[in-house]
Order: sequence, then structure tokens, then C-alpha cells
Amino acid sequence: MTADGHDKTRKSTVSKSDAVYRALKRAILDQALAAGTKLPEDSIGERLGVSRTIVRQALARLNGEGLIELRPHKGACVAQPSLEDGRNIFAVRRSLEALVVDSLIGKLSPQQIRQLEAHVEAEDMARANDTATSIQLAGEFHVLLAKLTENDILSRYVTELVSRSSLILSLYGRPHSPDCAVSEHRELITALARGDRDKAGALMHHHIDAITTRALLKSQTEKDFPDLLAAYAREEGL
Amino acid sequence: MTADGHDKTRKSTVSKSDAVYRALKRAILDQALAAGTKLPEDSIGERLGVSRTIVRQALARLNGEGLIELRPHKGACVAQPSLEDGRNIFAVRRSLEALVVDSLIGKLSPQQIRQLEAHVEAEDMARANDTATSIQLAGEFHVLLAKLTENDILSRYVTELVSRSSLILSLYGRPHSPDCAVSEHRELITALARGDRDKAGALMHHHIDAITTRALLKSQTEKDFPDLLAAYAREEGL
DNA sequence: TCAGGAAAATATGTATACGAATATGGGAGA
DNA sequence: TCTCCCATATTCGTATACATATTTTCCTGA
Repeated sequence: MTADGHDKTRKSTVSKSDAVYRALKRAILDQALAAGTKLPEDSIGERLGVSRTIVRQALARLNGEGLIELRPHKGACVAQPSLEDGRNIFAVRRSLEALVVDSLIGKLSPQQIRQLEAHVEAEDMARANDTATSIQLAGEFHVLLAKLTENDILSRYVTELVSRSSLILSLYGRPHSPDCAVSEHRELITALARGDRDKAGALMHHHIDAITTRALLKSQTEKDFPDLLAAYAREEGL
Repeated sequence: MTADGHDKTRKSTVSKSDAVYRALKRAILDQALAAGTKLPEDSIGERLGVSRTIVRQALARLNGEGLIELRPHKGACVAQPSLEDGRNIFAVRRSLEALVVDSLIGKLSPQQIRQLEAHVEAEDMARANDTATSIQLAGEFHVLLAKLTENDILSRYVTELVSRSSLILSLYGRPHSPDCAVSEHRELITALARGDRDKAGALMHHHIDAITTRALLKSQTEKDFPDLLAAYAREEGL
């Protein structure tokens, strides 16, 4: 079934910590583990049938990618990025995804274009039905684009930023509105396929800005916790 | 001496794996450990007086940052980035350091400008005397700029890329030529201080392009190992 | 009833031990 | 002498055990 051999042994062969890492990552991005959730090594290991050693490795990796916070002697919990973190992440994304577009202009094969179109098609399919996979696919579109550049560092960073963006969205974003994303993705593919560098760059910038706005929507209505408390304090004359 | 307490206990308090991580990282960036050097967990642990557990954590982290390569059941060795890796790394640096400049324009306090000038001064001092620290300081200038943006993600990525750039330079770059770097850094500070966005952006792009050229110099004269071998094979009629 | 604190329980940090995979070296056979 | 293969040794992957830090609980005293 796979290149390296039988399917049965594969999972056990490719290192357990990797499996735990992926499981935790998916759980976080699916919001099965909400932001701030404590992640005790013992429980996770017991639950997944591995030792703490393995869990620890996975947690260290997730910490490196900013998906969890890891405070000494206090254990791990799902990251709760601040609004400023959100702004920073999207600012970097804007730069890097511009580089993605720039790297891809005039270099996409017909087959790659079909691949992108197929992905957007899948996004469209999931648009109304399945909200969860819809969000996931929207993010993976950007990851796919980044991977097509064959720039490993670029694609690693974009992947990481997209993951963290999901967290931001779950914390501060509006419920969900993937409709525009799909059409924006389509327009971007068209511009890329036509080799229109300026148009593609402008579309990507606009697209990321749109995501940023949606993701950080609550920044105007809802305050950070400390500020929220301060407001109440003022009302009580404290 | 430090914020968190007495100096004596500090080192033992802030986790051993962090210390090992920093030691190995410095050793790699100082080229005390040449690219490709094997890094057996046992030896390192014995040498540094810690258990393999700690060394493993440090190695995993270095692997995440691309400074070492970690192949299953084969152990770790100092990374040997390819020329393509080099091109990719500098391409991403170009984008991100442009964002650094953009973030800093019009936002540098007089004190921060003095800090930057002091750093370049130090670069100038080490220019002729100490080649090793000269290289190090040149890289740290970019790290310092990135940190001044107060964008944690941006500064983390730039730091990582600067580290990996050092590796690239040690593999493919010409011996050393920091003279131009110093003057270019000075010009950049001036443009930043004056708030001249276009000038600063252009300077940074030019500066990174210059570094890229110097770093990947051997790309024209010296081939990759496989290509090199292929050339010999052709000569022998193989 | 509530505040303070000590002891127990829990969780993390680190070391060690054992099993598995890979690299190494030597001997048998051609 | 060279090649192939098996035994040995080294190194990595993982689990477990012990040490240390933190959280919780519950008791004491005001």
C-alpha cells in the first residue's frame, strides 16, 4: 500500500512520537482540545498507549511550533495566542505568501494547476455541509501552494503559520465564513495560471488581509481578559 | 545578578537541555563542529556531564531549527545544507528582512538607534582583529533588528535563518569579507533613522542580495558532490 | 467561618536500563 | 586475495524508576 512496505507495520515503524505529535496537532486544530486546555504527560501517554518519554518529545515539538505553551515545572497547555500574536502571525504570513506567489508565477505545470483546482473544488463541496473540514481545507490550500514552490523552508514556515492562524481564528474569529475564501482561491489560481504576477500578488495580499480582518474581528468588540476586568473594575469604582 | 535570583543557582535552574542546546548551537555556528560531523548522543552526554535524555532533547530542537540532520536509527550530524537550501533560505530571508525594515520604519526610538549604532561600532572593531566574532556580529545585527520589531514570530524566524545562513556561508561562501557589511549596516541604520522607507527597503534588499552572492559563490565554480563525481566519471569514460 | 500552613498527592525533570536497529570486524569459502 | 556472511559492538528508540517542584487537601488556630 505504501512505498516502504506493508501497511500494517507502517504506523509502528515511523516512530511513535511522530504519531503522537500528529494526533495532538490534529486534536488542537480541530478544536477538540480548546485553547488553554492542560496537557498532562501522564494522561496523554496513558490514553494513547505510550510512555511519557514519547509524549514529551511530541509536546516539545508542538511547543517549537507555537501550538502549545510549555512552562517549566508547570506542564503544557494548548497555546492561547494574544491578539498581538495574531497580528504578528498574519503580518509574517502576508510577507511569506507573497513570496509563494512570486516563486510560483510562470512555473506551475498544467498538472499542478489541475491539482490546485481540484483542491478548491473540494473546498467548495465542503462549504455548506461540513464546517470543520471546510476550515481545514481552506488552510491546506495555502499549505499546498507553499509546497508547490519546492522551497522547504518557505513551505515549513507557511505550514506553521497556517496552523497557528487556525488557533487565532478559533479564539478571535467570527464563527465561519468560507464562501469568499473559495472564490478568492479560484481567482488566485487563475492569475497564477495566466502568469499575471501583479494581479496574483495583489490578490494574495487582499486575501490575507481579508483573512486577517475575519480572524481578528473580536479585537474591536471584545477586549483581552485584563482589559475586560479593568472595565468592570471601573464600573465598581475600584 | 539576574532578575530571577542569585547567579550561582541560575545555570542549574534554567534546565540542562537548554544549556546543552546552546552549547551545541554555538559549537556549530563557530564551526568548532564542522558540517557533517556526527553527533553521538552518548559521547556528547558524557562530555557535557548529562544523560542522553538531555542531549536528545537538545538535538531534537536543533533538528527543528535545521542546524542538524536527524535520521532514524542513524543518529544526528551537523546539517549540510545543499546549494538549493541556501538559495531557499536567502529567498525567505529577503522577504522577512524586508518586513523587518517595514515594521521598523518610523518606529525606532533614539535609544534603539544608538543601540544599533553601538552594535555596528562593535562590528567595526572586530573587523580586522577577530574574524570569528566579526562573522558572528554581522549575523547578530540582523537578529537585533528583528528583535526590535517586537514581532516574536518574525524575530524567531529571522534568528533561525541567520543561523542557517552561517552554515551556508561556512560551506559555500568565500573565506570572509565583512568590510562591506559594516558600511551597508551603517547606511541601513541611517535610512531607518530618517524614516526613508523606500531607501531602507532598497538597501536591505541589496544587502541581502550581496550576502547571498557571497554565500553561494562556489555555486559556479564548485559543484555538488554527485555532479562532481559525474564529471570525473565522464572523464574516465564511465 | 475563614485564613494560614503543613503534609499528601500529583506532575514534571532527569537518569538509567533494556530491546532493537545499524555499523563494524573477522573468518570461511571460492 | 577477494568477497560474502555472520558475530560482535556500538548507537539509537522507548520504557521505567527516581528526584524534584508544584498543586491540592485538610487540619489547626484565631
